[in-house]
Amino acid sequence: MTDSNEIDTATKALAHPVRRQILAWLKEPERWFSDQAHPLDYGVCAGMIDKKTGLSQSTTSAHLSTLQKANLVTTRKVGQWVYFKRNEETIKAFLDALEQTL
Amino acid sequence: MTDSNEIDTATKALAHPVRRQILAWLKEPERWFSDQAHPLDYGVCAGMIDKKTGLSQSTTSAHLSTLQKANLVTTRKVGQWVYFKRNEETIKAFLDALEQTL
DNA sequence: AATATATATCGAATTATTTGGATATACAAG
DNA sequence: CTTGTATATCCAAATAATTCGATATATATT
Repeated sequence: MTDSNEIDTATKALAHPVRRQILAWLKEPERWFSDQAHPLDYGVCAGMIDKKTGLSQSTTSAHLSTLQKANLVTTRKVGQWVYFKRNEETIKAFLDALEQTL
Repeated sequence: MTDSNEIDTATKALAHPVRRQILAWLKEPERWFSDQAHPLDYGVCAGMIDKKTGLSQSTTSAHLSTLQKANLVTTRKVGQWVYFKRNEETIKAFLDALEQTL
């Protein structure tokens, strides 16, 4: 995350309130997604996030894709579900890099 | 900078490489703008920044305006010149807020 | 195999951002 | 008061981002 290109991708990913909101929700999955049928250890599945954003399934999927391309979240596919988790390592590295370069 | 709207404005302002570059240059004015005719204590005047970005005067002016609207820089007008400085207070507050909310 | 569910991708419309040329404004100097 | 310089604003064109419906893909169930 010291690379200029990674920082660019991450800052762009964070430049949308819905994507920042998603990251904030993923900070406390048990608080925001307690109604998930699957264990939260896996992460939060895409459909649960769709429901919360109020946006269409395809739009939310695009936002999640943007977050993943920026490495701000990790995904894990189990059966037909895709679980999302914050990538704390990258998030921290990004915040550190921003503090440095900014 | 605890307000959600301010964070939105700031993240959008940082979502462009040229604007991040300008903020980085302003961190070390004596290093990057040693050829400025006016004292650097005032800040760095817009024209010096134009020259460095390689973009047109009007485009650079728009970028500087975006940074100012986000309160990431302060300006001071002296004669016909406008001097820009980093707003360290807001930058720090933003980084802190980002660390909190993100 | 047929059906149902979860997610991703495609295509097109809408909106936002970036860009530069031209012009306006403000100030300084002659 | 005219001319020159610095910066901002206006305008239009180009590019990028957002959004959604429709469809594709993958998996699960019957």
